[in-house]
Amino acid sequence: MANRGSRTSRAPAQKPARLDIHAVAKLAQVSIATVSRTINHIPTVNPKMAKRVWEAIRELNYFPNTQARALVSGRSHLLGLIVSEITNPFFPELIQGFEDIAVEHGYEVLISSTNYDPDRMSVCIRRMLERQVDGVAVMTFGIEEPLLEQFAERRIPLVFVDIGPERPDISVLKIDYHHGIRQGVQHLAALGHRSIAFVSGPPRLHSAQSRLAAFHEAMQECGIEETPEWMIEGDHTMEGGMAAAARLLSSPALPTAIMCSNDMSAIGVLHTLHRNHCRVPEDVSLIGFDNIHMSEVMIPPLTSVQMSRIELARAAVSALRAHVEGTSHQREYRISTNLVVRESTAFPRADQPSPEQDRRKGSRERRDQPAANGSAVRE
Amino acid sequence: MANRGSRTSRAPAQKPARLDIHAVAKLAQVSIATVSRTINHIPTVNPKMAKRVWEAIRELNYFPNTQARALVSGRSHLLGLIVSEITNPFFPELIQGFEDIAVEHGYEVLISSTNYDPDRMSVCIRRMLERQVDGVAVMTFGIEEPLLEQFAERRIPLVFVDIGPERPDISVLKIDYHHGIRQGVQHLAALGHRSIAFVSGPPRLHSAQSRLAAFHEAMQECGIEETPEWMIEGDHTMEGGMAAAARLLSSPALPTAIMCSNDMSAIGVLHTLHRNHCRVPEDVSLIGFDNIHMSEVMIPPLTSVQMSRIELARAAVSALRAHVEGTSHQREYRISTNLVVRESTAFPRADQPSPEQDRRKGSRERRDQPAANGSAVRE
DNA sequence: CGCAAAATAGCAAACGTTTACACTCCCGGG
DNA sequence: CCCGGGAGTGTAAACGTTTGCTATTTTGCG
Repeated sequence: MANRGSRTSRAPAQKPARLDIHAVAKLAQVSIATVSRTINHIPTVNPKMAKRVWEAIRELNYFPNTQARALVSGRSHLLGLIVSEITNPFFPELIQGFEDIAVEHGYEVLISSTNYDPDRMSVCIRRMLERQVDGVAVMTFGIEEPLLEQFAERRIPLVFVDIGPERPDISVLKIDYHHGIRQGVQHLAALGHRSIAFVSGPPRLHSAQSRLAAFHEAMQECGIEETPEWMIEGDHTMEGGMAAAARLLSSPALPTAIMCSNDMSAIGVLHTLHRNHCRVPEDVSLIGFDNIHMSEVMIPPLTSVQMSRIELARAAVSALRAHVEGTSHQREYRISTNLVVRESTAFPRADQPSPEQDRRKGSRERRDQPAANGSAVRE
Repeated sequence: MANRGSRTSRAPAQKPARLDIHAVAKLAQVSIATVSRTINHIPTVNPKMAKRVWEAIRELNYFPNTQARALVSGRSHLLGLIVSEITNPFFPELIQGFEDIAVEHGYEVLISSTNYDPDRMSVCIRRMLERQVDGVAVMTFGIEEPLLEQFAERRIPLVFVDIGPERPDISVLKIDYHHGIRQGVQHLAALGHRSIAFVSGPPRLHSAQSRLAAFHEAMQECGIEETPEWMIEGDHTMEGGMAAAARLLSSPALPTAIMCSNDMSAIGVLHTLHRNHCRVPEDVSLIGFDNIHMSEVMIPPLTSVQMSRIELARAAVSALRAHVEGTSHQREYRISTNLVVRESTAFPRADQPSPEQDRRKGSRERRDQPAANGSAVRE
């Protein structure tokens, strides 16, 4: 290894003269240590030499080998991101945000989707471990115990959504479902709706449970009675939404408004209503959740509760960085949700049976919609 | 380095006893070379020892450090995937497919989206070079010359879509736009449409140009005259589609069918038509391109030309692997497109002025739709 | 039984960095 | 004049693998 310096020099154009730190050192007439220090902006290097080094780097178009760097420093600057499905329209924006923010801080991202398959999950954990990720964000919205152990064993920082175990290396992103859903219910109440149905998500998902709970609370706060046959279990798919709408249509009385646990369900509901000549929002108002891109493209554009994917991404990266770089010990982050009012909500039909109508606010004929309390957005 | 073996043994629980190849070697009572060979399934290792090694690996729950592996072998088993925007609904499915297939063959994927920003593009190239990717798939549908050089200089295999330079390390995925678009035009022609508009994409995109060209050809093949004021330039966004529809609505005569260069444009068109009480498909038939998930969720579900993202992903990974592993020298791959018939296409209105109607096929009242020639799918 | 060759294990040198430590200046104070 | 020390550079040892080469054992055959 002592003759490394001479290797490139003696070579009669035989070896292709790798573009490594030695090449730079040679051109700049310094040692590799100085090159390394220059690159890492260590303050003890003489500005004159630093200049020579940077020139050499420019001239050779050199850049350091991350693998080698990671090997010796023990930090890969790789973050894992596990989602349930990339093709679920909820995720791309989240991924984009996560990636942008990670790159901004010098990290690279390994993405993986489990498709709700435990086998895929374990493969994906394995992959991340092999690549020595510095931390992992688990955005599957349903906790997976077995994996947890594997990462925890190796003390790899984790971030979960909604709930997660109490551990020093684990942070949790708490989403405030309640705020947005209350805004939605208030919005409907303000419009005069008193018969509100809810299409929930699959009970195995924490996020779905939390949304349902938030709906219960919000209804209570607004003093609206829930009707059991209007509480329908969906599965967060369009088909689930269609089935839910079909059940509602076959129930003795139709609600004047339907709130859904996510946008795909709402889109399914919209379809079935449309097929049955039930107009939105003239006959029934409809609110979704997630505010996926698709919902603003529907006819009519859907009123939906937005949860900021960017905010979620930002919090996830921050949490991971805090652990990796030891800059903070915050273990919980709050993410807010907000109603976005579009065109799928309006006054209930005058001829609809709505119990205990309080007609405090002027005529039913105005099609203007009052916004909910708080900071709901009108588009 | 000679005392490496004793390091872990003498340590009085001081050092955390890393989980490296030496630990395995020690437990299995063999040298690290044997462990390495066992892991890599090199046939010269004695089955008896291999068994011991595997047991040790199991017991310790060991797995190799990819960084170190990559460093010495010179192959990172990392593939780059550059797309224009992750949030564009066209891409997630492509990404998912690419990832799945890459992982299947032992590769990891680095994803990056340029958002059409040259700066982001150069950052992203830099990232990939630093991580020593083994190959890169460039799925931006618009070639970027400067980047090419950077990769080519380092002889990193590339895959482009539609067009790319003639180089030994570069493959091209040729999409057969013509087939699907011809199916679309034939489908419309068979329904009796003779007045067909086309909303094209931004001319800077090769893919948009190719689609337009394919439309010209298909129209000629079907013997339908194009009407200049019905050839409208869009930009592959919903807003572009809306503007295009507005222009069509203000033109002296409305076409009976509109074909769009992509689905987002079609969705924009659908919106504007709907606002102007122009029904799809009763008043105007509509065909999109790409068959994004969104299009089947619209009201009505959109007839669209499908280009298989999975097929594209598979071809891209194959092409890259062929270069990296030297298994093949194929430099061109063909991807097919196919019409998917849904509910946005139907017979033209009887009272619509359609020149040279040949009313060969029965009554206008039947709302059944003939499929196009070839292998169009009916959903 | 002897010897060559085949089979198989191990040693040690890479791979391209970072970084502890040693070393060389040079300057100022005693 | 000598010496302590600060500033800056260089040397070499890691990091955890793969792999060429050598050493050893086993096998086959005359």
